[in-house]
Amino acid sequence: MADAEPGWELYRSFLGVLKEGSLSGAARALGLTQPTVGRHVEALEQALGLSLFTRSQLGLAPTEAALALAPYAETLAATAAALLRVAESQGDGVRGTVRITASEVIGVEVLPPILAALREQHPALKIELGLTNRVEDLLKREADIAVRMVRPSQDVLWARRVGAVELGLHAREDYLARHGTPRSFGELLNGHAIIGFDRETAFLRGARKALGPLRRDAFSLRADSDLAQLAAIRAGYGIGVCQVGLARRDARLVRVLPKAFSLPLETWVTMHMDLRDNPRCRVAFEAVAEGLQGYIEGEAR
Amino acid sequence: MADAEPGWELYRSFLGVLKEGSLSGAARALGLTQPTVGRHVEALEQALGLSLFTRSQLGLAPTEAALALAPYAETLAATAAALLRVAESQGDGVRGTVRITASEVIGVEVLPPILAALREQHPALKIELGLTNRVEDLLKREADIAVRMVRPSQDVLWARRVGAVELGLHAREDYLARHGTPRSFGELLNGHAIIGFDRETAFLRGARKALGPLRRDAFSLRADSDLAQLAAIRAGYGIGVCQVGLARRDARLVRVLPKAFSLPLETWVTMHMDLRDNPRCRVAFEAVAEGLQGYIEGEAR
DNA sequence: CGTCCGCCATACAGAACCGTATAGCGGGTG
DNA sequence: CACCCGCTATACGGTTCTGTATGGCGGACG
Repeated sequence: MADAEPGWELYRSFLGVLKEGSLSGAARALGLTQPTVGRHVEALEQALGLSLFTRSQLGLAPTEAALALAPYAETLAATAAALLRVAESQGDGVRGTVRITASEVIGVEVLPPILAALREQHPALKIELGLTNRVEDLLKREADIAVRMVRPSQDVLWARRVGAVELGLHAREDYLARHGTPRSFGELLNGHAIIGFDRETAFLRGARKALGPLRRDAFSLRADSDLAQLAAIRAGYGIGVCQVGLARRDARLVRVLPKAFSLPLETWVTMHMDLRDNPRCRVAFEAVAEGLQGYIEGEAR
Repeated sequence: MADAEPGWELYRSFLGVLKEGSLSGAARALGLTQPTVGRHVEALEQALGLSLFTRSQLGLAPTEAALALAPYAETLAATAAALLRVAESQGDGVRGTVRITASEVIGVEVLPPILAALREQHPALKIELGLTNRVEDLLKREADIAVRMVRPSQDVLWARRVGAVELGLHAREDYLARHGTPRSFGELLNGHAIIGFDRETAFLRGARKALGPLRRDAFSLRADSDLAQLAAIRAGYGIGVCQVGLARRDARLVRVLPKAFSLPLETWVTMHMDLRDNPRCRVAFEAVAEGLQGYIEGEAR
């Protein structure tokens, strides 16, 4: 009933409970104590005139209202974090923290040397890597720079195309020596150990026609982690899809059916317009864009 | 130096000082006291390791760093306000507050009857009107619904074109009776009292060629407020630009040089995608869109 | 079926915070 | 030039909030 605007602190505790699922967990994550977080949630419920959680001994379950408010609380947290990054980068020169988001494979296999060189050049620069296939939202400031496989359509975003990463079927040569090299999709599907995804993602639904006969039930090893798939290919488990440029680095890996299966992924490096004049972001953007371009051109050699 | 994350409350005080220009002013605006706000700012400076304001007896001037952080603090405030609106709208039916932004003329001359009808139909709905020619940022949640004269290019925004508002030159008939009706731009510029803008805005720069010879030095009355220009036309001051639909409502107003000067403005009603399923926003969106469409079609009759 | 672990709720002491009151300074005004 | 107004900075008392400690409950495990 009392609708005095709730303190912004309460939102932080609210988000913590939402993410951790319990007062105790949120308290640990936030560096507070369980009674304090409980009081915060209670105060927020009071101020909003809403019930946010259904209490129980094994945690708090969010109500529908709490779920409706969740995205806003997340935006608050992301914005506060972005503010801190900007604050940290104040002062002369390239300094502070830049947060980069990319897919797991790019982040693990491609970015490290690029970032290492970047750091050599700018020792005061700190880097945060968010590796997820979910596209973190640059508009929500969840990251400063994103490596994406889709062309960004937001005009407040600044993007540079760095080329197309090619995906292809690969296997280790000793696997092929044991089981033969398939010369057609028919041979591939007949008796070969195929490595593929488990659950369908939005990306996969979009690429379904490009995948051809590579459907879920044809897979001998199913993993949602692209890294796990790559590791399985490298371990000689069987035949799977990975970036051509990565396979080239491992002399034991051989490409299979290169003409029948090739999936080029347009790749973009993206940044919020507002950060264009921020030294740390500009420098990191250039480094990542040029590094990826080098990787892709090397891949295509 | 101590980089424990600052409390989110501090950002609110920081933004208050930034907007009010003094500790005392911010304290009044926030419902706190001057020493408290002072302590908040001090604590924030401590936590960020930055100097945010240069103190003086006649207020606090923001440093460069403070200005860099300002947009983020504003996003925080806008998001918190949006969260409150969503919280208020929880529960069954169309309830809560919807924030609409539009130009001053639209907001004063066109929207009121539309909103009145909307309120009759949904008594539990409250409406916030933000009237500014500056485009409030829907991405930053500064408003739920926006009436704009530019096609939105963000694909997270949901937009509906409601037609084109036509701008034309108008004057009161008794003014024309006294001074004659110009039959060409030449006659218009020669001795007539022309009402126009004072400082150039982004919109005017874009429309410069459409405005033809209507430049700043030709104006007898300069006002940046479109409402003031409209009032001047209605008062019989002279000849100025206003919406054709508005002029039709006043029998004493006559259009001048209709063939030589006509500026159609594409008009869009826009909303964030996320709010599409929110009853209060959906209802208000429909009402505003249909109301404006009715206005524009009536104007063109 | 008893034990253990993690969770929420409550009571109480201490710390942190806020508001009130006051002093000091600078600019505008008659 | 004296007065007034608004601002910041500082000291002090009271309130609020936080943390610690404890009790009670439910599920997991042997």
